[in-house]
Amino acid sequence: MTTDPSTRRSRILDFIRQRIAAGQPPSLAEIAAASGFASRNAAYKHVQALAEAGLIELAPNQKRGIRLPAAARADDLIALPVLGRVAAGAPIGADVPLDQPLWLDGRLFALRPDYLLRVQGDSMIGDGILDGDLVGVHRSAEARDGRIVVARVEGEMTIKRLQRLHGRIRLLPRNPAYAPILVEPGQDFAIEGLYCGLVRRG
Amino acid sequence: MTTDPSTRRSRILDFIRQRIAAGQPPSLAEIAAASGFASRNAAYKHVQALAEAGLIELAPNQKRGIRLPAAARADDLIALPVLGRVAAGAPIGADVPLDQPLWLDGRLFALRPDYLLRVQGDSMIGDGILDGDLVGVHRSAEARDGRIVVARVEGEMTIKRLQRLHGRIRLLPRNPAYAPILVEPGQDFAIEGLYCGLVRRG
DNA sequence: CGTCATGGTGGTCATTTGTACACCGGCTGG
DNA sequence: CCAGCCGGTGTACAAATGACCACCATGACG
Repeated sequence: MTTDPSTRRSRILDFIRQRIAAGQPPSLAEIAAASGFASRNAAYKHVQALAEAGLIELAPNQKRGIRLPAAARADDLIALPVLGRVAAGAPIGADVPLDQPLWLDGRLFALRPDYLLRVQGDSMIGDGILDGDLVGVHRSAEARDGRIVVARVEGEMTIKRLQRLHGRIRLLPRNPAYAPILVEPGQDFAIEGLYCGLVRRG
Repeated sequence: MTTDPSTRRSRILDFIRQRIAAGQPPSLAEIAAASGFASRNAAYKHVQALAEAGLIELAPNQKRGIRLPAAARADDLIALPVLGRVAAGAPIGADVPLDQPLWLDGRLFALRPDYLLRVQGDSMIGDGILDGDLVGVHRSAEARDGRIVVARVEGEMTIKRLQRLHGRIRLLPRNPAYAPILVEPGQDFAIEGLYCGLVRRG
């Protein structure tokens, strides 16, 4: 045969997946054009074969009716804005454009985060949270004892482990080089959110 | 003020977003049905208004031609199979995803991972890699000195820092409680892939 | 060689669906 | 009270597109 069919068919699958991820399933005409076919029917037959194999699902008579089977579908995506240094600051853009949200699988987190925050400093290395990590933060003004929280103290944003004792609040770093922060009554203090996971680029 | 746009119109926006995330933009008829309209034209006008406001983008004359603007689009999604406990000797190449794949934003990683691997043990806590973390792994049999790699030694999968010296290879843990692994010549050894980041649920 | 499966071309048909026009009822402002 | 806008209904038209049919080229196989 002139060309390897299996390679071509999987390339068509890749094309379909990419287009769906980009927001819209392709039509047969687009598949044909992308594959170099002159007629939509060639694409049609490939698509039928892919559906037969269970690699895609078809909505009959529906325009752009190609869907991915549930197992391969991204049905729990959440878009998270990436916040840089909150207080005074130069945005941290370099790697991920800050204006664009980052998409993550919602199943990744037990508690659904509202935004991602870039960690500054190494005060939490004892919990494996390093400088530059992106932590998922769920907005909340309440937190139980022992939780890792993002808090604002005197206008400074920090991520620390929360400790409540005798009605007082302490913020514990997880690095022996840092001292716990004791929140004085009347001091500017607020819990901004709860830590719910992190992502790190190697 | 053009009347309160937040109620019905934003519900339509949410509907559109949800459908796109599910794999296929809705048609006007579907929007009308979901919104309780009797005629597609009501949906049409709302969609036009949303496009006017820049909240969505329309591909003219194209069926299901609603797209999200680039800033809100998940255009670099990758589906990663999650490999769990790797039994001794089982090659990673023939991956059987234990679960559904996890979708992550490709921009998260400098090096595109091929799969996620659940970390066992605490031998890398010095690099902030904890037990239970999911590390992104890019398949590769080569690695430069100093990189964190996933390697197979005598059938055991480990994640360690690679050190090359005098033509020999050492695998360095990042935990003083563990000793470096010196790879003997003739020993079963292979680099499975390169560490390229991690995700952790808090 | 004859037959069949595979993979592609071209064209036709019917449905879906974007686009457009006419119109209506309620609300608001002058 | 009337003009005009807004949001919705109904209808109509045409483009996009899925579904299907007839047919051809090529290679594998008995």
